[in-house]
Amino acid sequence: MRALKKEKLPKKEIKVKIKNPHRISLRRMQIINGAIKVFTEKGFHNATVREIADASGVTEGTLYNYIRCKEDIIYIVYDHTTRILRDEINRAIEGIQNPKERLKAALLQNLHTVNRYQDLIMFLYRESGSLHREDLYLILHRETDYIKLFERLLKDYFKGQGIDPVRLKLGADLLAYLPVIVSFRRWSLNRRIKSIDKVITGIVEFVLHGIEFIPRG
Amino acid sequence: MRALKKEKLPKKEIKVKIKNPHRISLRRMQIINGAIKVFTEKGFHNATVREIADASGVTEGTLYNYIRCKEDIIYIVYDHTTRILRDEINRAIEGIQNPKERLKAALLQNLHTVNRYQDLIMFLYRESGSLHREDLYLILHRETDYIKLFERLLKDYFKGQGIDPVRLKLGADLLAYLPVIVSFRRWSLNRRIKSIDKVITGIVEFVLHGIEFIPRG
Amino acid sequence: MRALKKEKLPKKEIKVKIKNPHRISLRRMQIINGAIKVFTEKGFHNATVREIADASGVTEGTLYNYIRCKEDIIYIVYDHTTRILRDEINRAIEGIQNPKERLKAALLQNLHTVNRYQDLIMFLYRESGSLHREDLYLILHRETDYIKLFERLLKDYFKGQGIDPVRLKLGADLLAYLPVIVSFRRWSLNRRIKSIDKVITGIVEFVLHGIEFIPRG
Amino acid sequence: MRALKKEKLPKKEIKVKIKNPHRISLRRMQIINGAIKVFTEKGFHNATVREIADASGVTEGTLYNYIRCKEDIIYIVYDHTTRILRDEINRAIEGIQNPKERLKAALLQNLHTVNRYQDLIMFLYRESGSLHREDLYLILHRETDYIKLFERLLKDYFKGQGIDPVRLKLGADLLAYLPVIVSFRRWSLNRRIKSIDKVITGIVEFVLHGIEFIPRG
DNA sequence: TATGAATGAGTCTTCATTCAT
DNA sequence: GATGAATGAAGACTCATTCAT
Repeated sequence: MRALKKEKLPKKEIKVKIKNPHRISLRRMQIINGAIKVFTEKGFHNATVREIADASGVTEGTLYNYIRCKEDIIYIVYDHTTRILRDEINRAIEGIQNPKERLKAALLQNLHTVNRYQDLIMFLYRESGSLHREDLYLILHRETDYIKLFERLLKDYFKGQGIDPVRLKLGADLLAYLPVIVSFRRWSLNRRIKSIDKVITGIVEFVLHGIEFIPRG
Repeated sequence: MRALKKEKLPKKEIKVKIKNPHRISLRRMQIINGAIKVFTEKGFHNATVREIADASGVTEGTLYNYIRCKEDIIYIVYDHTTRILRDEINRAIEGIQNPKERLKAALLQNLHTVNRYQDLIMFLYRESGSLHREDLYLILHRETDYIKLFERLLKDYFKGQGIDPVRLKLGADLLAYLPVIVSFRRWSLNRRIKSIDKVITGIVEFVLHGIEFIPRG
Repeated sequence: MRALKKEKLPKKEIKVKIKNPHRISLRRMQIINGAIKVFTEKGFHNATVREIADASGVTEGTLYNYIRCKEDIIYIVYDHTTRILRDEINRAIEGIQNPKERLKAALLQNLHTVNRYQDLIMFLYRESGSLHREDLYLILHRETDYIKLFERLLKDYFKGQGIDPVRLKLGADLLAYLPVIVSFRRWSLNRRIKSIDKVITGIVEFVLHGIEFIPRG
Repeated sequence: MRALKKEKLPKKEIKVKIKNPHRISLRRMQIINGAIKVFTEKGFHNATVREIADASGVTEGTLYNYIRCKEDIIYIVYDHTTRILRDEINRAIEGIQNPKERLKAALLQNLHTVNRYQDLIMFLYRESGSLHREDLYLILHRETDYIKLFERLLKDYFKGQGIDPVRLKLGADLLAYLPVIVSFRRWSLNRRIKSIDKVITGIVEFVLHGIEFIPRG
């Protein structure tokens, strides 16, 4: 079974007047971390550039040396975060050979990631509309790659059985999306179930039952 | 099997200076419709009160005779929409006796509703943070009622079998939440699957397989 | 000693479309009383026409049948109140023959009036700038009459002694103005002296000593 | 006789984002001068922030870098002006040893100050209600200090004679307040007496006679 | 006459972005 | 490169006044 190759993710370059690329990535990292704090707490619109600068440990003026506008900030946050999420999944399954285990590992990782980064995930899902149109498409396309990963996992999972390709695609989308419930319905789940572990194991079971709709009758 | 009784939903009263209650509900309806157009297109923060007034066919001044602040507008939209969604489900299952049919009907209705009101549903999930805190709690509690409906449907569905109560609750949350994928992943689903009907029937099958995790081994 | 004759005070007529003059004065009285409540509490600018209407027991629409603009309201309040103040003084001295007693009676009445109507007096002194220019002049001229009353009282008080006419005029102004301290420095007087009676008797003594500057050396 | 020591006046700090304190006091001075022009002409409520900014030679945006709200502007005007008034009195009496001369000097200075800053004094007395409540208390307490200055002057004036402490306090209040007549009754005084010098010397005489009520019989 | 709904001009305030030092 | 002050466009909300019923 071949390893998922690490593809190059498409990325836009934000042109600024600073020359030193090393300094750029350093500062951008600061900004991303600061922005995440502020964005997850107040959302994109209620976060002021000043607050982001403060949280990043740079001045407003300096901030604007590394981005061109507020929307650039949300873009680099998206870029960074989706990269992280993808890497986490990849790391979780690398080395595992058994297709069933691989799928389960990916699913579990997905659930734990969503649980760990609840606020951030919620932010990603909520604020995509605040991205510049062209950035949104970039991110959406990248997400497609992410779903294709689940598609391959499912294909291997059902190797040998006949597979409905449409259902396979749908299944992949479901697998990628469903864990987000942990973030979006946190309030309800916390109130009604309390134990996050039971939620996670329950969802795994639900999914493993659910995907049995994929193989051809 | 008794019909789900139509419970009174908790609701806050927005006190305004207009006296004629009939006129209030008339104008509020205009405002809701206008606001939905603007909100779904640009989101809460990017929608100006003036735009909402225009889309509602009233002047800004008049608008403020029927609400007290911009946040009241999003509240009445939430109030109205969640009412609609609840009513649609109730209508879909009323008269159906067979528990399996009832559950399927509810699920299907849910999917079709989400599909029909894609933008609106997305808006509801995204912008809850723009509600005033007390309004948010009102809405969240109302949602709990909605999930309990699915809980009852599942209970009847598995009548006779042993049921794990935690899994039952989780299942209800999943049932209520999962269809939202149609709205949130629209771009991906459209691109990769195209036929919305296949998506909907696929999800139904996925769910019907999935909920089999609920009965006790 | 002749009694102070009751002169006709100059007054402007506010032209409205209501015909019945009896009804006009009735409603105007309502409005004056309502407006005084609101104005003394919040001042002219912070009082809304709606609040004044409510406090007056009429609707906004009706209010505008008896005045033409918000400034008309403050005018009728001024007109009414200055009339009252003048009448109170006149009543206080009528029947008193002895010039010294007359002056003391007027002064005491003035002090008690200011004390009783603290808020209203403060309002009158503060908000004259909110009157329409022409109304302000009307009120100022009327005030001149009021001061002339004190001038006559002082003249009688010093009858037989040589009087410096300039000092007489100044004395009259001082007599009319000084009691307002009870309203304007209420906070300080209350905190530092407490007993309003001691304040009043003290001021009377102060003034009786003070006016001795009037007679020619 | 020891000089009145220059006490530190209580003062609130208006927190703004500008860091350079020198620049803050510079700009605040501009704003105070601009605001005084506009406020004395139209009062607090009829002055728009834009007008104040224009009169101050800064833009609206810049203005809001140095204050947080419109009420802060009136506060800094009060703060500045009451400081000036206090300093003028202090300067007028410093170096004078004779108690009678000191009192007269203070009184005269007070009268000249009120005369010079007629509009400003009127503004201060009229618009205290537009201060935020906590600012108002700050100013009122500061005023108490001011009156205590007159209290000390009177005490020295009557040194050796028995003094009624209540009358002393009242006398101080009267001394501080009375000169304001020059501002409040300007119209009347101008029309009836014309010469401001006669008004001032007259008031001094009136007061010097008046305060003789203070010593115990 | 009385009512109360409709209107829109006007105001305070915020904040992303620019720019001089 | 870094700083932080200056800018002004934009937006929520108020309220005196009008007018149809």
